[in-house]
Amino acid sequence: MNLITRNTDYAIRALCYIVKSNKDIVSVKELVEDLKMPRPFLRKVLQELNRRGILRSYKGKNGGFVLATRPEKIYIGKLIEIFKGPIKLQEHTFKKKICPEIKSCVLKKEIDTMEKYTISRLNSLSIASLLKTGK
Amino acid sequence: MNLITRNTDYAIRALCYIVKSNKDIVSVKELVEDLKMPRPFLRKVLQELNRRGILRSYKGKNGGFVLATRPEKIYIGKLIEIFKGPIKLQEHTFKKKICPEIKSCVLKKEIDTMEKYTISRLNSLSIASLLKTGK
DNA sequence: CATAATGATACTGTTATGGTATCTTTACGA
DNA sequence: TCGTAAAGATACCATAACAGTATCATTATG
Repeated sequence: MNLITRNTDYAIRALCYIVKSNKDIVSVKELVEDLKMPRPFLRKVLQELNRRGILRSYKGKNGGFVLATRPEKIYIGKLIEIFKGPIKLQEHTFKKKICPEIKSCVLKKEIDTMEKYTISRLNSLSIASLLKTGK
Repeated sequence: MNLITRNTDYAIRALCYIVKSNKDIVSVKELVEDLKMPRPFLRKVLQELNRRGILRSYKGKNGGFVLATRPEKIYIGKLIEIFKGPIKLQEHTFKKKICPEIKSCVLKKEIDTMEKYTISRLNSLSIASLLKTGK
């Protein structure tokens, strides 16, 4: 099981890189060279971050990406949600009416608790906080 | 993402059923009729529980399954592990040396924390405790 | 010894994930 | 003004995990 898939992972690395670079604009070319990610895949990821308002893109020669949101406001939980949808530790198991039983109550509640805990932690962890402690 | 997959889900339901039934021995036939699960799939699940020492099987006519472990000692974490391997919230992302960076430290640690929390809760939740509160 | 049970195992369909390929659009700058 | 270097959009492909099926072998009971 994976909270952080490749999409999200690449997004996080790219965002960290852009923050640290202190440049006006960062191109995919530069990111690929320095972070060693598959170019077409990374492009898809960045395009999505653009659509979602995390990055802002500039087309044309010398184009590239800049942050559209302050790094303190980009939460890991949000990034996961962008690439995988709402964070869940249980998908369908309890929805289908296979389980109108004792079990459902207790187990479902338990997992809900874990899920809430996980979500709340991921939603308070930002790109900025990843970079801060690293120094 | 799913902590509890079908395997595990069926296993939990079947185990609860067996405990509640108070019978000497419970056959797949009975389980399938009462719990409405796909028969061949459930059989695989039960065979695995037998191999792992959770159930004990009896072959031949009037055969079936009985608990081989007390319900207080059958933990949900264990069942998940049987069907999915060790519980993880992060698989490979950090292992591959793509990330010898600042980020790895903080994010990895954070997810480790969530993972440990989840594992510890799942490992203290037993079949018996699922049934208890239901009453 | 027929039959009703489990054991073992190989196969199949679907979906999520990770990734590629290609064509279009845009804007800088010589 | 036009070539070129960037991003946008989209369609496609490969693999693995998950969910489930199908079949045949083995075993114990009545």
